[in-house]
Amino acid sequence: MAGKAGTTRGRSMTVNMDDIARLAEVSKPTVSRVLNGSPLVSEATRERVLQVARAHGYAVNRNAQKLRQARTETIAVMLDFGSHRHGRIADPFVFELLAGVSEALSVRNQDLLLSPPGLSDAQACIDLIAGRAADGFIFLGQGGREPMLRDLSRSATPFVVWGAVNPENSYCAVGSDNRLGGRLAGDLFVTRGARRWLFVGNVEHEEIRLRHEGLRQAGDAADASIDLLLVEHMAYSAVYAGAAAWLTRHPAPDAVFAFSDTAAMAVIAAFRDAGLSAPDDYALVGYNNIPPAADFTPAITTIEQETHLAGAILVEKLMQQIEGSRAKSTMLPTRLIVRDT
Amino acid sequence: MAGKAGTTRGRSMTVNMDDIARLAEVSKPTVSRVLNGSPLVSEATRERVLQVARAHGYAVNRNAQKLRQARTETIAVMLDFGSHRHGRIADPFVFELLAGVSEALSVRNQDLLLSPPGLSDAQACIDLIAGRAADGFIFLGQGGREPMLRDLSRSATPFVVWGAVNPENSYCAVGSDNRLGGRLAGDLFVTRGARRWLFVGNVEHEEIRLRHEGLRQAGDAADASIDLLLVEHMAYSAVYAGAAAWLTRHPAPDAVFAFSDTAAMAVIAAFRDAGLSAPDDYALVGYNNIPPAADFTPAITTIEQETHLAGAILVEKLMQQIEGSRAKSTMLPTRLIVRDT
DNA sequence: TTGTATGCGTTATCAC
DNA sequence: GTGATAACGCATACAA
Repeated sequence: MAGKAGTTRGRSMTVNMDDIARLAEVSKPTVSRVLNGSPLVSEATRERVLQVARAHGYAVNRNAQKLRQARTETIAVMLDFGSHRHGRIADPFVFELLAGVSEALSVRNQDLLLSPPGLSDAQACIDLIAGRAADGFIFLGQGGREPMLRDLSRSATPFVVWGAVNPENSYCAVGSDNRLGGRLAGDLFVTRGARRWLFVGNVEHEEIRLRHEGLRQAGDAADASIDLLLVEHMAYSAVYAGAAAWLTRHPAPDAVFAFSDTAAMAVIAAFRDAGLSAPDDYALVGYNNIPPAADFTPAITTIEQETHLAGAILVEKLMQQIEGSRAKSTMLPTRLIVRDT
Repeated sequence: MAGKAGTTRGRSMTVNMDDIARLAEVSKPTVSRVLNGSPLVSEATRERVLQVARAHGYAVNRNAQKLRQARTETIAVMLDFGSHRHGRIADPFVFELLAGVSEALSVRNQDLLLSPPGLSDAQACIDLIAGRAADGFIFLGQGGREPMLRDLSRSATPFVVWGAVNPENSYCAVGSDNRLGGRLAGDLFVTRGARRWLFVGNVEHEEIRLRHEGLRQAGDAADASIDLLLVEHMAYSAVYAGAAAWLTRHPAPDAVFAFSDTAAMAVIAAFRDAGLSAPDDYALVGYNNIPPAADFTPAITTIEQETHLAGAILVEKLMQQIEGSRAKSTMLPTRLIVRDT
């Protein structure tokens, strides 16, 4: 009947396993066994221990646990806030990915450490693992960090990447078939009879580079010209500004492929302000098939990525690596959704 | 010249502080001091230790550190994926908030533990702190968890909330002046001469309830009727479906206040499909002022929340609590941005 | 300025 | 089934 959280000498305020052991009149290891669901413990003592633990609001110290165990049960997730920020976020797309990963991790009882922006070199990542802050990494979007990922793949660090799937890369990546996405857009432009195409996006991002490449394949076959509008960053406003500026210095294209649906919206706005409208003056294809794309005016033709499975797949493949196997890269289904533009 | 990571008996593969101490020919505490930037150490030994540490890829074990120290330097951030998911995410807004929080935390060298979806009762939160997994919580959006937040505020758990600021609540909240936001929208409707208003949103969310209340204040004064369209969840598609269904069963409103800009877009789409367009047939106000709102067709009139500071403020107030002080709730500036609708 | 000794709260290894 | 004991890797009080 020692009231609240009693402890060894009345010094500490926080209940630990020793306290529970004493109060339940068992040994410390037994408490541990109970809390970890070991079968090597009688029903009676299990009940008693659990009751005492609950009554005293006891929770296992995760840090002591992680210190003692081989695995930390923590996964570091790296978002490229950097390229998506700058004012305001571009796209809900990455967020959906994050939600999926979060859910998949929680199913496996893994903690999600959302890594700080600017942790951009391989050594910093290696140190995070060495410091036992996490067991592995999930990178959501390659961003411009292709080189560092290559560095990282030379270490033993377990990690997976959402982004471009390149057979030459030595690491495990999951993503849509970006090159095919580009080709599908290009094929559509061809059927529309467009000749002066414009690609909007930053080709330093591997995913986007591949889309550009796919588009060019289709364009070369059809003898179309392809200009490149390199936007400063992914935010809506930057795309809008870039597209508006483009039109003041170049003849208007008759087909535009934008790196995201949000970017496509920005293009539509900028072009409209210049008196151009899709699909009358130009064909337009976006990427991701975010929900508003369907109901935008005009409804945006786009490439769909299968994101709802992404989280689970990424986590699955990462776990394989952490457990010592290798994991193969995968390309998810990718298709064109034709709408008004 | 012991090659790689030598250790006590050649057993362990992982370098620890003891190893570094031995290799640098100093004692363990000295290594600790160097790594923590203590001034009580000579320049010479500091250099030597750092060099050895780097050469062996040593990184302090964060778990041992956290076990030993009073603070974990970790903040748990709770997103309401639940209400924003269901198919696909509604709004980039929460993501911007998260980016801000992430940045503010990294400035203070705090780890960000992104908490699992479904951790929805106060006891689970208390246990997280008791288990020393984090020092405090940041809730991004009250969602429907108002009761649990009230419970939690009765414990000693440090936490802050982005959402509705209610003077009656005993916890620290930061957010826009939702009631004012509603009133501003209502005032606009009055000047437009609208009489049959429609509020779109789930009033079980405290923030949204306050917006509804503000709208009603304005409506009552002007003797307008206010209907309530309770959407099933926050996703774009749900709002679209809800709005479309509404029109089949009710006379068309001449003013609509939507709980977010994304929701406003969905309303525009649904109404357009029913032959109605803003601002000719109805006035429309959204919330958040997300970037695409300005360039949407038509450009959406909206209420602006000052999000760029939110992250820093939330973190600041949480830290105050962790350090033992109390922190007051704050309402951020809130204003109407009139555009085409 | 540096070293010695101790304890943080767990889990694993062994005995019983 | 259960208990004693020894790590896990670090930071701190104190001594030198």
